[in-house]
Amino acid sequence: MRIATWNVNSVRARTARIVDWLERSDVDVLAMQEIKCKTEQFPYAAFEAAGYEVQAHGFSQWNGVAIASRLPMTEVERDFQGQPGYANTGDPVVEARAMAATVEGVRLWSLYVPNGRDLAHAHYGYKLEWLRVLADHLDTWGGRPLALMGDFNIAPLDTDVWDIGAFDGSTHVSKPERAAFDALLQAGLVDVVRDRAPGYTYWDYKAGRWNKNEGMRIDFVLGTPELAELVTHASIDRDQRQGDAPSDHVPVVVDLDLETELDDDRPMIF
DNA sequence: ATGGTAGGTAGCCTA
Repeated sequence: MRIATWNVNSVRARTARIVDWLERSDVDVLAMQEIKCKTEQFPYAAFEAAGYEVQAHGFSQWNGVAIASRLPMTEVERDFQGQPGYANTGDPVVEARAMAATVEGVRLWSLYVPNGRDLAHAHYGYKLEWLRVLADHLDTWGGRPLALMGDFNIAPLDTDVWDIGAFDGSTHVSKPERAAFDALLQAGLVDVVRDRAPGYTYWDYKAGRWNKNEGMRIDFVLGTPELAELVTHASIDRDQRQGDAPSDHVPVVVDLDLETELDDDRPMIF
């Protein structure tokens, strides 16, 4: 089974690009972030015509996550337990930043971690709290192959940005953010892509970042040990940053071998 | 060069 995560930065602005990529890339399940539309505005028909069922979780023109799959999805869940909200004006609202589905016995989360905006901004505290609660509830998900897939808006290593010197006082690289990311690893999750595929996953639209290859590695697939042992291959599709109207993020792809595990339980026949 | 581009929306906000 081939799974992928992609911050598409508006699913309506590049529906054809996404669906064409899904078909060409032979991807079974795609976790999307920043769909930037309400649940009912998702372009379901284009995905269904290509053989993909979509479960979406949108709210307004911002945020929004979805999962497209050509294999059956079960246990579809929106938001995680205790997910903090954000108070733009008035009372905090739980934003559409997390959803999950089970495919072929694999639990997959599509996550869009809050940006943080600025170290002094309330959004930064919201980001840290959001990650803290996420990590706190990880233990209740144990026991089966599970992956957190998405835009974490954190560059865990200095080498995950083009010039760490340009990030002094910036979000995405601060110690508390990196500690929040590390807490997920401490909880037992494994970055199943880093050792298999180097490079950035995001290049800002501004300042010619793509042309100068000034990117950031902020999109990840973190798996439980049960999932990690199924991984056979991973890649980052840089080509999707090129061409007409690309997202500022590119897809991260992971291949799982679901047969090997089954073989262990299969009776031996001589 | 302390900048710049893109999406949703119809004012600016978000990234």
